[in-house]
Amino acid sequence: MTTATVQLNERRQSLLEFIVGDYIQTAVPVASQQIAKRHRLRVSPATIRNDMAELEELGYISRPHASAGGVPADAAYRFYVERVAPRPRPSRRFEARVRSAIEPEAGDPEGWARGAAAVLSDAVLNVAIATTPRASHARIKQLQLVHLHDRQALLVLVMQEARLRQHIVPFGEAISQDELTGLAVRLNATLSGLSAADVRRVWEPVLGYDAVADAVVAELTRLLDEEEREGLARRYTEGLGHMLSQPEFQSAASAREAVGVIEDDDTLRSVLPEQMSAGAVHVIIGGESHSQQLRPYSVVIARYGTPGQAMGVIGTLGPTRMDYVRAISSVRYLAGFLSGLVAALEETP
Amino acid sequence: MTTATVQLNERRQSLLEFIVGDYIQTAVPVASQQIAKRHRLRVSPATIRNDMAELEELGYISRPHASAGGVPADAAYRFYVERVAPRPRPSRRFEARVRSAIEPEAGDPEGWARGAAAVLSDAVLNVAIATTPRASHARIKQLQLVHLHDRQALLVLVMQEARLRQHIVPFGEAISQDELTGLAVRLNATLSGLSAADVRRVWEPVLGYDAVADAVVAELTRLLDEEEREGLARRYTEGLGHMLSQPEFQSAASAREAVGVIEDDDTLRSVLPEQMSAGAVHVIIGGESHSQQLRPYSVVIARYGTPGQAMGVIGTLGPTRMDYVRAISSVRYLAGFLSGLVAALEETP
DNA sequence: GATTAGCACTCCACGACGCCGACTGCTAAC
DNA sequence: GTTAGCAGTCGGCGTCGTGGAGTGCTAATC
Repeated sequence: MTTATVQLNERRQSLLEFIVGDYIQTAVPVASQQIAKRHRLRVSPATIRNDMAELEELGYISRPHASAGGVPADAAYRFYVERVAPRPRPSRRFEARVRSAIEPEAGDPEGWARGAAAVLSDAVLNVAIATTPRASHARIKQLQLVHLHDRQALLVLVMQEARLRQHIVPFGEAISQDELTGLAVRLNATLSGLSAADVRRVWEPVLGYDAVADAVVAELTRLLDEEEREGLARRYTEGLGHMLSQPEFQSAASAREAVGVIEDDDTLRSVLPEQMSAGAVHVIIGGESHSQQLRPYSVVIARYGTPGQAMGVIGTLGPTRMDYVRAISSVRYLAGFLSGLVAALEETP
Repeated sequence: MTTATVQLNERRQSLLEFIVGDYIQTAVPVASQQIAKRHRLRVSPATIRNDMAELEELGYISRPHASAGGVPADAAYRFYVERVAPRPRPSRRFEARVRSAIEPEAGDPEGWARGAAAVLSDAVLNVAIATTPRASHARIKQLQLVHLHDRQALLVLVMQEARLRQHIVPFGEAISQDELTGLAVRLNATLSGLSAADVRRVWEPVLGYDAVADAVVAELTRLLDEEEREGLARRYTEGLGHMLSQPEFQSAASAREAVGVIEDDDTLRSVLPEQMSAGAVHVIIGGESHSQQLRPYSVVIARYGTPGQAMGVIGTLGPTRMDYVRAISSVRYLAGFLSGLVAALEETP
């Protein structure tokens, strides 16, 4: 039972829903007469005005100026989201579009997030953000050493869920591809399946015997550490143009501000709830994020992947006046779809 | 000898240079009195007006309205770029910033382009674009096969210049990591150093004997083909916020349009001169690109890498009123710097 | 012939003004 | 609790007028 359902009788609740819904559609402060007409209410505009005064009193709506219609406040969007949340599935067309956008890239896990961001931003007409899955406890799956020149090799590290990293490793001595291949085989045999901490423990006794192997292992553990630590993995952001076409960005100043928010890694990272549960779609409305910069924006976001193993993030960012119904169902569906793709990577025992 | 040096006497040439320079700095139509004052000219504003009338006649400047100062046309920027082009080096500070931005990522070739784009966009206060190097004739350096589950493996392909690609390969039959490793060793032995065409030729005789190997080779050639074909490889774009802070984007419409240009792959690709020579910095001013969309913008761009092998692109895009001196020297320096990094990857014979 | 002072004219930017229309809040009646 | 009626508020918008920056032209000067 939310605050709103306690504070408001049924008529006022549906009135509030109408106000939010209309405002989301039109971006214009909604007036009492408009509501009465559009929704064929059986009460007069005067009654609606009385109710709206009450809604304003309680902080659900505010007015741009004294004789203007009502615009929803954060609390109203929160109420709206909770009231319409149960609506489950996106349209068939959207589902089809997801498949046709991502399936061509099915073979390349790097392409999944990019495809998902593109199709999501087209659906919600706002910015979409997706990251590739990142492992909370990164483990080596396999490594490879490629000879670049005599004193330098490329280390390619494959982690679970097909995550790939590469790094150049310089050596103090000359070394051939054959030697590198041999070393890779030995390292794969002993280190496969291990985490950074495991590797350090296993390697400690033999440290110092082989400078080349030591260099590779040092780089290896660094990459694993990095994988666990970094907040957002490779991130794909799409649809800035869509978002800037929304009426809230008619002024150049607000558009510039929006670009700043998108370009700044930190603001985005700050909205990611640390304990974001898998599967659930999280909706952060305006000031709820406690970030001054994000005040005018809402974020609808979900994690995807295999819990405990590798998780990525898919979501959308837009003005608080966004189509929450569509955003929530789209994000939910996409998170499920991506989770399915990731699961198909898992080894079947 | 350019058209301008034929058409204009020396005084008018330096007048044109002043007009362009001032306009680049102030973004305000430049008036005859302003020029006289700012550059301490020994002629009166009236004389300057006469000269400016001539410049307008010849199409070097235009006027927003009848009684306004002069605004440089594309031809004036072209003249300006050729007149100031010899100026060679960026500031020491810029060079230092390049080093400190890219060196931490020295080990990860993927990071070079990203770092270069970031530092360039900060320097020119416009959008910067950089791509990772792409091979015009892609060759296998080494490949790796990682067991995902019984009927599915991840193919990791390393090409020259440490370019990496990955793709999932499904099989009709179950197969173990050991078998995959063995296959990878055999394939590396026979296919290393080959191009897509080479692989097809070498593989043709044994096609059909081993379904698993065939699947891997098919995917391999597809990846190599893709690498050669795709116009821009992975692209990093930075600094949209910087660019939108320029006065030409005060109106929301122009800002939105700019975002559209940046987000659209095709417009950008269209300005890349097909036969862009390595090393040289190319300046495409406004309408010179023959793309209607790009009319208000200029692009300063260069290729980097090792000619004949793998080449990437680094450049900046901004309003035609951009600081060409800084843009050209920055792009030139960065292209050289990146080429050095790529060259260090080469095998020393 | 090139340069310059003088001057009338053009045009933008900006603020003031006023009006229209949409909408509210209030009061009193139902 | 609901509704009609009405006075009052305020934004949006077009008009007007003014100040000032800057030009183009003409005629005088070097």
